[in-house]
Amino acid sequence: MGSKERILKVKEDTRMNILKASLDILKDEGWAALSMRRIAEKIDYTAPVIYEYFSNKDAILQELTRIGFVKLATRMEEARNLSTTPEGQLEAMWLAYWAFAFAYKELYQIMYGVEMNCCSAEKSCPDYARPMNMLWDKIEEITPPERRTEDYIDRKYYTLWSVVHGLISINLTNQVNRDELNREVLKDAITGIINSIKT
Amino acid sequence: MGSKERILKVKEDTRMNILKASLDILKDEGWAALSMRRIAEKIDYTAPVIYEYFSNKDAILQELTRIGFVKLATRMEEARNLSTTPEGQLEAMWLAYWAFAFAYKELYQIMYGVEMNCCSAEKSCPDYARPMNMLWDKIEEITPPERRTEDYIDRKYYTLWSVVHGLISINLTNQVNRDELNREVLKDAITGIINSIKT
DNA sequence: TAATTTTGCCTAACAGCGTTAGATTTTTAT
DNA sequence: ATAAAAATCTAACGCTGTTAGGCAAAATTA
Repeated sequence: MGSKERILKVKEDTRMNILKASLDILKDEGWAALSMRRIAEKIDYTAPVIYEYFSNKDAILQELTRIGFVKLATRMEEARNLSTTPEGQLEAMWLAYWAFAFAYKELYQIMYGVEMNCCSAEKSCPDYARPMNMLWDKIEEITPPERRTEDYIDRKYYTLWSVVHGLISINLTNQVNRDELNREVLKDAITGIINSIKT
Repeated sequence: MGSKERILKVKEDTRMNILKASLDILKDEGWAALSMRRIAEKIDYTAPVIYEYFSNKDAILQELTRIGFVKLATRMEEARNLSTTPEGQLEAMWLAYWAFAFAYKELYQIMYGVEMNCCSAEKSCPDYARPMNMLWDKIEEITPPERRTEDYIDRKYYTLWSVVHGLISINLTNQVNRDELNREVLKDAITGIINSIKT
């Protein structure tokens, strides 16, 4: 029979296989190819089996979204830990954000609705807020105490987020890649706003 | 029988009806509801009739995209004509861009891939480039001659576009609307970059 | 006017989708 | 070995975009 734990582990493995297969299909064959039957085929099952692990297709995308946010937060954390100054850390986190978007293009798309209307995603999940919180806190840290209000930090955070996310969206949507232009705009925006915060 | 022109006009009317019905469905019932059969129902025909006017569903979305770009350019032009200084004109065009995105949310989504992966469209259509060209030219106009290079203008244009489009995307995706925050971020970014261009 | 062609529009169908119900096989427990 | 439980399948429903073929009204020709 195998101990209960062993059985549970096998089920957990299948769950992960479903997620991995889904992501592989997205990467290799695009959004249109992601169907329950295709996923099933990839894990050598028939489609109804998937419903024992996820209540529907949307739930798969939602879980991928969650995984994306966790991974993004991890990347940002790693990047942050390589710098010592708060300013360097903030910049490093944004660059990690940028790098993540292109390394996990498909995840970024569902996470932030680029060319894809993912699910009925929800605020409830605390994982979703982590990247934002990390950035927000760091901005707070480098803001001089005399103007350290919630509104001020919000404004700076949204400005940075907008320009970075906007640039990413444009790049993901119009496949034209103008690498040096991107780098310039990105660096300019990040350092520009960081300076505007400190001075 | 009716003259040939009259017949052509009727056909053209039906074509417009299809487009209008599609947009109405999008506005009233959302993306998931936009099906060929639903469109047909709305114009009192059956689905196959639509294929006499558009080669497929994608072609309908492509035409809506084109219409969106034309309308956006018109709005921006009108806004521009209300200002006299180049700086005022540039700002007015961006504000018109912003207003358009929310007035025609569904069109903006297909035009720029916000939560929706429209069609295979692209470059060929000159209408698509008009809004960008208008903004680009105006930035060129206010750039001091000594640094008026293509690269410089590109950089400024992409920075502005990114922050505005990013802010719009975020607002359209996370239905939370923080109006005053938006206004502040938007104004700050636009005037900030305009100033950075001029000085 | 009568016959013929063209047009406009429909019904029916195909393959694929997400999803569910029910039967069937495989595994486990007695 | 037998009964209970779990795992998995097949078949189906109603939806999708799209195509083929037919029917009836209109336009054209004789």
